[in-house]
Amino acid sequence: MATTEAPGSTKDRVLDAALASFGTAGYDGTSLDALAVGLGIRKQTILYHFVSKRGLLNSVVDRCAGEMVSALEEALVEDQPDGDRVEAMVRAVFRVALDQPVLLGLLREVSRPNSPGAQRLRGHLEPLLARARVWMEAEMAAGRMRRTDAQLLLLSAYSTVVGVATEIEVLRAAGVGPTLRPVVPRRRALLRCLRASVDPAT
Amino acid sequence: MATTEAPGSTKDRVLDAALASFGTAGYDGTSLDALAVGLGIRKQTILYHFVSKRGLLNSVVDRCAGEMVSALEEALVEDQPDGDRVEAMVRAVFRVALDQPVLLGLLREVSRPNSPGAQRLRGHLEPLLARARVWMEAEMAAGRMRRTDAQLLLLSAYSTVVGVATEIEVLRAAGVGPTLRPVVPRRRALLRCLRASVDPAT
DNA sequence: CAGGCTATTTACCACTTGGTAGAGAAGCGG
DNA sequence: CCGCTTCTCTACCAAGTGGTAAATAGCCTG
Repeated sequence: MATTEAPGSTKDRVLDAALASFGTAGYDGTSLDALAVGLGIRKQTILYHFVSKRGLLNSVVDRCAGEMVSALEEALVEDQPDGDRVEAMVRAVFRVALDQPVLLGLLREVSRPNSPGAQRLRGHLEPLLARARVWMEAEMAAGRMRRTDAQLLLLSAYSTVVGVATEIEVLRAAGVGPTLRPVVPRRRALLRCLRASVDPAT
Repeated sequence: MATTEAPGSTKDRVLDAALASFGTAGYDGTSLDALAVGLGIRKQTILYHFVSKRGLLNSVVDRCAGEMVSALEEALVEDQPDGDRVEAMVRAVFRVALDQPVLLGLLREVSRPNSPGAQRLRGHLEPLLARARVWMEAEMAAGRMRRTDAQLLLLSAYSTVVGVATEIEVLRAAGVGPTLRPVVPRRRALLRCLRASVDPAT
């Protein structure tokens, strides 16, 4: 019954390596052979566990989306009922971005339209988005948030947050330094921007 | 001496098709055979003009970066000396995004770290960034802009603008409609955010 | 007409891709 | 010991990859 795999198992090691490769080299740029060689196993072992390359991608997406969603939900639960939910969400995304940057690479790869696994990712994120939408509409009705198209604003916020968080990875690649220094002002600027977008005044 | 090719020529048609394919399917997801079949020519014709697949990518990046850079420079020149340069730039990017959305797909594909053509793109954008940096530092010295790390702010603004503009494409793919309706508020929100980031007050 | 130049073709190649078939091997309950 | 399941392996394969070599045709110039 245990769907979770013991960390360190072959299946789990494959998932880790696949996440890294999909996130950096992309789906098409990843070959099962190279993946297997990197793990010191045979390609057919990978196919035994995941049936096909596409199946491997799906498993990776499932696991990552699960982590992401639970991180976000956790952030929302921890927060006091009248705390700033937006800030909590943004902080959660940035924390994930710093902890496992590869995950953002996958997100970037898989959130391209027409990408394999794009709709699977959407399937995972959809309920979260729906919840956020109803919450926003309630806030608007209560006058605590400016009236706008909730769906549109959400997509905008999503892409902005992910874009900014992803760029941390770009900066790291450019050698700007793996320090956290640039991250904090970035997050602050982003939060200010988001708040300005929903401020009932103005 | 004419480096520019007559539009409609084989070479130019290949460039168009390659841009579309690289932007949507990615570099690895594009095969020269498929490209050639789509154009009704033989793959070797492509290789004749561009030597290698990588050469084709380079040519595509060169052409697109050229368009992008000249669009931006044009926007800056047109603008009155005391006009809002930031707004002019953002408007230019959005115009390009609406006119040829495929270009953003390529930008997204090629701006991934470790991507082939990433450093080539950087090579094209570098002088523009340098100019912007010195301008910003002058503005800061004159007190018209808040003091921050110019390089960092620029990268942030770049990724945000491109990210938001790119998302227009995602929205289109999601069937939100090719109308311009959602674009205007998006651009306005983005501009407000950018202005807040550089406002000397606060 | 000869001769070169450009553009496009056909034919082919070495290599890699994802995927299939089947054989061992290890553990385990009877 | 047997049979069963789970896992990993060796051996292959058909299709596709980017790329090379060489032939062909058109075109302009001398």
